[in-house]
Amino acid sequence: MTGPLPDGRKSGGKPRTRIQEINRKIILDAALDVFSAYGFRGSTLDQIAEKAGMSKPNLLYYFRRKQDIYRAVLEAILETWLAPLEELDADGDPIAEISKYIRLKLDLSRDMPEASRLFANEILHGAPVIGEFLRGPLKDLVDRKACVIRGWIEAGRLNHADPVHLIFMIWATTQHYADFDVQVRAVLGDGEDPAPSADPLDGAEATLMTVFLDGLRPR
Amino acid sequence: MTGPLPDGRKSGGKPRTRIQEINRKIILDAALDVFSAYGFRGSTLDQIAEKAGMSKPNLLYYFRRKQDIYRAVLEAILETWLAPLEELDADGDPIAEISKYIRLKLDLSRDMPEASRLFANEILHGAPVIGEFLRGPLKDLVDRKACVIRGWIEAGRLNHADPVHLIFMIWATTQHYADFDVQVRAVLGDGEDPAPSADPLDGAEATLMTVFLDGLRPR
DNA sequence: TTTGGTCTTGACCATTTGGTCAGGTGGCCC
DNA sequence: GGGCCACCTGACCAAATGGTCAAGACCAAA
Repeated sequence: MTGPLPDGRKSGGKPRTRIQEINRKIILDAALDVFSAYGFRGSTLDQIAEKAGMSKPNLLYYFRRKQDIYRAVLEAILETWLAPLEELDADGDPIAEISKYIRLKLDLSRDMPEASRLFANEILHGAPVIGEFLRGPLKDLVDRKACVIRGWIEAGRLNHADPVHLIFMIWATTQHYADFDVQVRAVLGDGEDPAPSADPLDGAEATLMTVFLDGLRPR
Repeated sequence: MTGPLPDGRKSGGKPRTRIQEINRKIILDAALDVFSAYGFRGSTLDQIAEKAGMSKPNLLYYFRRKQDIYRAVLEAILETWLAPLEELDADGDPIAEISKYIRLKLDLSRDMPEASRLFANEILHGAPVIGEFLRGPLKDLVDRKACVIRGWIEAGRLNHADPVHLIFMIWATTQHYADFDVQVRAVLGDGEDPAPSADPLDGAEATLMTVFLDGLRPR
């Protein structure tokens, strides 16, 4: 529970066999689906085993404990999660950079909603597993990028707004479409009538851009 | 022994006694804390019973099933949740009305974070209990208020933006501070050094107002 | 004070579930 | 082909947990 441990394997462990590589991946994929749908406590090893197409004892051959699977799934998506913010470039045009960031985050919500929901669930319940990650690498990254944004503001290239809260706003609005997908679809009137309603995220992008860039007050 | 079932009482049920009134409230309060912290499946009747200061069989005297408690807690907060949007007044000034709505939603995040998290958790997992509510009363309310906003836009009093997605944006950004509280505090560097860091929501309000009303692009 | 229903609980039960184990199967290297 | 070790599983176990029950405590009305 202390070290970074990218996965179950300590630094001195043996290298993985071909079969291990394959089956670990299968398990993690199945576990992502199950954990994101039911949460940690709400998921059972049997569910994961069935989805992975193997017996429960075999699951536990690759991961000693349920928690190890959960942690491995979470850690597997952390890097993906940070990547878009990492790309924010101090030398680029502020408006273009932020627009691009919003677009990348929306793409994540569209392409990896399960991962987003798993992440949300973990934080919602106090981040018992990735708390250290939040206070460490995440905070560092945000601090760095906040400086970039602050630079743009001080150069008069962006309106005055707290950079960290701005990042929160972007996280919140983009992940909303993955995390609250059911509500979004319910309110938009998902799949009524003949027309198979378009992806909610199409309408989302235009609205986010308008509001984030120009606000609601008419010029 | 077919008890009077103090709980699921349809319209024809007996009125509640004084003790029932009191104990149901105690149970619902305790259950809100527990369910919001651990989710439905992650919470146990023993936890709720202990927090409520009574025995587990006594819990089940007031609520026949665990699910009944969960549902009752959820239903108890639904009305509170809709209230702020209900107040959006077509005859008011658009900017003032929306500012007020954002402020009210932030107040909810500040004052009832557990309720917000319970709600978020329910939706995150597909809204198995309140799905009907989302597709019914919630959609109706949003549709009504979207018309109000659309009216303001067509009158040139607001920038062009999809009203429903705008509402999503306000929900997302305001509830973020309750639902993702741990992350917010982690990134802001909660409680470091002597200064007991201020409530994150203070900084949030100013930023939300700036971005929602004026956007990021300098005028 | 009596009386009848309300309220409360210790003890108990059945099921679910995370995890173990002994033993079988099969791939890989010699 | 043979031996070794990784891989796999049916059967099993103990703990946790949702829920029941019978019996006692309490309260309020007459």
